[in-house]
Amino acid sequence: MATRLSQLFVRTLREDPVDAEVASHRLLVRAGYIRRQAPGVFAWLPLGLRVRRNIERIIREELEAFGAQEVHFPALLPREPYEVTGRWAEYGDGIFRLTDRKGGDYLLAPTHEEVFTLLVKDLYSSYKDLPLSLYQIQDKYRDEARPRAGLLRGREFSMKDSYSFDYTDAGLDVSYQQHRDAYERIFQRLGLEYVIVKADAGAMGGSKSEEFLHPTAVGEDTFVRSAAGYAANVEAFTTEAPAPRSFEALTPAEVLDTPDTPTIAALVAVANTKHPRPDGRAWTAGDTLKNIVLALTALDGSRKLVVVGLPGDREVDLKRAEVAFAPSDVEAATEADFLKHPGLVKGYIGPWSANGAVLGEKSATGIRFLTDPRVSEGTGWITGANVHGAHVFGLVAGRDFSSDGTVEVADVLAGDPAPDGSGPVELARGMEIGHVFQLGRKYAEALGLKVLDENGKLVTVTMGSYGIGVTRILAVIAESNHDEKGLIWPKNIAPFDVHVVATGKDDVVYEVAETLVTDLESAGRDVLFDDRFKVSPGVKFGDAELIGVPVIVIVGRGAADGQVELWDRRTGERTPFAVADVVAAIAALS
RNA sequence: CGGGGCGUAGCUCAGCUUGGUAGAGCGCUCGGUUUGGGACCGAGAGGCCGCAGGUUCGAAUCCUGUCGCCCCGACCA
Repeated sequence: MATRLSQLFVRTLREDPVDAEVASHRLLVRAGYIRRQAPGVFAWLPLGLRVRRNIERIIREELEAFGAQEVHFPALLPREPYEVTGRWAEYGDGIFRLTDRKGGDYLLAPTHEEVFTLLVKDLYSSYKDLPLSLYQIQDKYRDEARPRAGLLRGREFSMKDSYSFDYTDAGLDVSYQQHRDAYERIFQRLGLEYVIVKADAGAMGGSKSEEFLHPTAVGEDTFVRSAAGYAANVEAFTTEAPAPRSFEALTPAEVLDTPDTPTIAALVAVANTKHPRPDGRAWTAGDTLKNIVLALTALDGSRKLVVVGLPGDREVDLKRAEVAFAPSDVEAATEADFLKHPGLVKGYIGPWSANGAVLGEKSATGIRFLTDPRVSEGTGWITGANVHGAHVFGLVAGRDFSSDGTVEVADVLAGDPAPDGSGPVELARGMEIGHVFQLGRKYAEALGLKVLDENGKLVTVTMGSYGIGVTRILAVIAESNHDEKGLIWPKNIAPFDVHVVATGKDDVVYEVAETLVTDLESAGRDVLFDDRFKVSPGVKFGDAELIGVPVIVIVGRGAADGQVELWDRRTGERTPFAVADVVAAIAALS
C-alpha cells in the first residue's frame, strides 16, 4: 500500500514542543505521531498507530508461537472483583474510579489479574484444561502522581498483559519460562537492549519475579550489574556477609571523648585528631557503625521503631528499606519518636552502654536492632556510647554487642561485590520494559479459582502474570533510535518500509516517482510517498529525516535519465541507482 | 505531597518593569514567482492575553484569589 504525504493526516512541527523534554517525546510530537490530550494521555495519529501495530504484531507472533491465546477485556470494570482481592483499597489514589448513574463503583483497570482469574473460573474446572496462557493488548489506566516524559510514564498506556494458569508449581515454572523466553525473542526482534534483573515480589504477592530493563539514561530504575553478567534491581541486591572472625586477639572496647560529633564526618575528623588509630592508618567513615532510627507503620496503623546499624560510609536506601520491612511503611524517626524514647541519645546512639545493652529486643529500650550483613561477628567499630559527646571504640560484634538479625537496607555502591561472586558491580539506569511474575495462588485463592486434579481433588490454580508496556516500548525505541534531525526506526517497526521523496518541478519526476511507487507496492512494500508538488526539497528532506522511515528513495534531478538515489536514514549515505534496479535493491535490504 | 518555572494566535515566543484598546516568526488561505537542504513577493484568516474578583476614566500589564500545565524530588502492582 502507498500513502501519499499530501493526504496523510499529519503536521510536522518545525520547532520543539515546549512541554517535551526527553527526545522520544519531543520527536514523536514533532514528527506527528502523537498529540497530548491531558497529562500523561495521548492521541495517536496515523504514523504513530502504524508503529504501534508493528510492535503489537511482533508481540502477538511470539506469544501465539507458544500457544498463548488473545482475549480482550474492557478497561471499565466493576469494583467487586478488586474489592475481593483487596486492591480496590490498596491502589488508593493510584487508579481512576468512577460511579455510574445508579451509584455503582467502577474503575478504569490498572491491570487485569482479577477478571482474567474470574473468566477462567467461569469456563474451566478441570486440570485437563490446563495449562492455559491468555493475553490481551489493552489500554491501562493509572492515576500517576506525576506522569512524565511523554509516553514513558503515562496515565493511559497500552500494555500487553498475559496470565498463565497451572495446577502445579512445576507447571507454573514452565509457563513462566515460556513467557520469559518469548519476551527475550520479542525484545531481540525489536532490537531492544535489555538486562533481566531479579525484582522484588512486592505487594503483588507470589515468589519469583524478574524485570526486563532497558539500559537508558532516561530510565527510572537503578539497577546493579557486574561485568561478568550479574544483574539485579537495587531492591533485590544482597550483600555477602564476611565470614565470622575470631575476636580473641582484639583489644577491649574503650569509651573515648568525642565532643560535638553528631555526624559521621565530624566523628571521623575528631577520632583522627584526638584518638588516632594505633596502626597509623587513618579512621574512615567505614570504621564507624551508624545507627539509624526508623519508624515502621504497620498495615493496622501501629507505629514502632527499629534501629538499623550500618557502616558509617553507607546511607539507608529507602526503597531497599521498604522491601526489607514490607508491608510496613518506613520513614525516618521524627522528633516526636525520639521524645517517646528518652533512652536514645540522638547523635550518639549505639548498641552498647556502660550499663548494658541499649538496642535490641532484649535490651533496656526493647527497640529492635538489626545490622547490615557487613557487621559480622568479629568486626570492630566506633559507635555511639549513648552518652553525649562520647563514642565507644573497638566495639566488637558478637563480643560486645549483638543484634536481632541482619537487614538489607544499606545503599548499594559502585564497586560492591556481586553476590554471585562475579566481581564488582556498577550502578546503571534502566527503564522497565517487561515484567514476568509468578503470582502463585494469591488471586486464585481470593477469587476461588479451583480445578479438579487427576485424583478428583479440588486444587487451587497457580498463576503467573506477565506484562510488556507497548507504548512505553515504542518510546524507548524512539529514545535509542534517533539523531538530532529526527527518528530512525528499525526496519521491522517503521511506519513504512520505504519513503519516496519526489523533488523538483518537472512533471517527469512525478511520473517516474508514481511508477516507482506502484512497483514498490507490487513488490509488497508499504510506501510513504511525498508527492507534495509545491513544497521545496529542503522541507521534504527535513520531514523525511524527522519521520524516520529507514529507507528513503529520492526521485529528483536524475529522474529524466532514470536515475534515483537510495538514502539510508541511519547512516545518511546516499547511493545512486537506476530506477529500474531500486526495487530489487530495497528487497535485498530486508 | 515538597521545590522550581510557566499560562498571550495552531506552534515557538515578544509585549508586563513604567497601565492607553494585541505583536513577531513559523504554520494556514488566495494570487504570483520559485524547486536538491526548512525559498520569495503581495493580499488575508486566526487571540475571552488561563479563569474570577479588585484597583483605575482605562488592565495582557498593578493587587488578591483560583485553576491548569511543565520540570526536579517523593511516590510508581
